[in-house]
Amino acid sequence: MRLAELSKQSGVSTATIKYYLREGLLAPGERISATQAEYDESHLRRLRLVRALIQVGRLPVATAREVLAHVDDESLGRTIRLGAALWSLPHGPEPDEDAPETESARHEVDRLLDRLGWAFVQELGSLDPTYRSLVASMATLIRLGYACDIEYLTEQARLMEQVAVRDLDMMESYPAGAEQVEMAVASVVLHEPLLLSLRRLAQEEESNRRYGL
Amino acid sequence: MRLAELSKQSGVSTATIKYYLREGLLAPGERISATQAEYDESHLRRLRLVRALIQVGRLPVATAREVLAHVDDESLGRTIRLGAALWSLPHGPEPDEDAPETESARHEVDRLLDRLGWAFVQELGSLDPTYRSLVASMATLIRLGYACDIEYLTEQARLMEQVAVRDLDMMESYPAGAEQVEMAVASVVLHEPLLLSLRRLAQEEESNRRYGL
DNA sequence: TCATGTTGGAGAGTGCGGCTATCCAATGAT
DNA sequence: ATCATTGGATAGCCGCACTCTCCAACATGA
Repeated sequence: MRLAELSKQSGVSTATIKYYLREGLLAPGERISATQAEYDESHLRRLRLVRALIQVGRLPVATAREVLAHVDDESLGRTIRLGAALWSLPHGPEPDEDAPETESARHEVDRLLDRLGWAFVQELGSLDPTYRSLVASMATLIRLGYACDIEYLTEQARLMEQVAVRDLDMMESYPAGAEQVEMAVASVVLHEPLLLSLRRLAQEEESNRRYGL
Repeated sequence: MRLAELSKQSGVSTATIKYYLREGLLAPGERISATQAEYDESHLRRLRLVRALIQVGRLPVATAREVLAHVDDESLGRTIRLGAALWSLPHGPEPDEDAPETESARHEVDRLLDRLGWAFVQELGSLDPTYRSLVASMATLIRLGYACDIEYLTEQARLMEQVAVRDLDMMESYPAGAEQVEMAVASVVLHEPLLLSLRRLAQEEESNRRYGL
């Protein structure tokens, strides 16, 4: 199919597709002649993933490119490739080293990881962007006076651990291949809004149960 | 304290504070004279909350104003006020009614709610923005061919239900008052990045456990 | 064959959101 | 008396995600 057809199938305007091509989010089509290129199903699938990452996952275009580059990197094994892709996913703001709360937040997080027994993450420490963004979130809560106690955090973390176990089970149930890494990325990024929606719905339901309308 | 002092205490530039005042995110200070106003602790606390909502919670300024207006609305009872505030929080993109996947996504979500026994949410249906954004997320996953089975969804939802129960427990443990509604908003919005960070850390930990480095 | 429309490519332009800079008259500090 | 500071208003800036315009090379129907 040519550009116009790709646009029709995906519901993305040709101008935007050209933009994605320029930005390297989408591989160029196979050149048929000096001024024409042919696209196939793989382009359509990739285009839909790009849209999902950007619109649902709210990734900046530059970040999406980075993530997709890791997904496509055939030189790496499945696990590493997945790790690399997830590593480059966006994280909240970085901790503000100048703020006095950051130190106590870091301490709190370390204490939490210790309780949880998450030795691998603990070892990575500040190298892990996820760890840093967790510290930043904690610091903000402390600064606002909404610091949550460690019991609550531990319980929530245990629940998220169970969520993660099911995530990985699901990934394993898919056949290996390029699509599996895509699947994994989709699972991490696209399930986030889904999980948050479920949390809010559960809050509404529970709130109604406790306090009525 | 005056504007410059408020700026120093909060780490927010005076220009930005003026901007928030203009946008109605922050109540004007008490007028001391024709050209001066006095701010107090409550302004500082509110300013920090505003920053948190915008920077950590990534709320657009207009949405933050709406949420804060509900928080401040003294004419409503605690539960309603909280509900109204949460209702105006941002949600993912709206479902695309033209797309054929939306219908099956809605069906899937309804089946899920039925299994979960979330009657209150089920009754609200499409009126609830959270419900609509859940449908939109599901539709995207279906369209990408990453539809997840209902067993997996049910399990994840049950876990989020436990998260929500602990959220409400925590809110109850705070003393009632204006701060409690702020607390609730903060809990919903600011704990979201925290929970997602915990999920990713748990995924890293579990992934290392299963596949090694 | 030739008129008409389509294609891929490239650069400039657009709209929006969140600030930021400039200016001003009134004021407060010394 | 002087001079920086204040609150307030307006206009400008920046980054980002597109979107528009133009162009020469092609494809295609009459």
